[in-house]
Amino acid sequence: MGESYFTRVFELTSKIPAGRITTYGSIADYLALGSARMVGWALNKSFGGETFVPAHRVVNRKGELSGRGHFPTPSMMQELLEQEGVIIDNNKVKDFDKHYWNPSEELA
DNA sequence: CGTTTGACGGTCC
DNA sequence: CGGACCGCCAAAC
Repeated sequence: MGESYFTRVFELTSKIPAGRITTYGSIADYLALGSARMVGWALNKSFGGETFVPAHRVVNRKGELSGRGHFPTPSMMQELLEQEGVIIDNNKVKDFDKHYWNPSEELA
């Protein structure tokens, strides 16, 4: 079975610790996908999967919850993050660098 | 099969 | 600091 973009993105995203966040670009860079858009594209398919993928822990470079509109409910992404102790202010992650999780440093 | 569209990111102005 | 522009690559049209 060939590993697709989906599999790699799902596995890495699932390794993000609760209460931590990372960016599309960081994932794309770590997996050498060549484009951060591929990460969002793959995560969009994650909802149909059998395994839950914590896609809410992935935000854009500015710390904005740009993917909230793709969740079952727009408020779900923010609620999940707040449940994990991440403060959301105006659709943006507060203390972004404090919660940031870099796969290249902490996982590698 | 050419064009448009993204859950993005970096540069330029 | 923010808006305009381009590069990125796969899918949808």
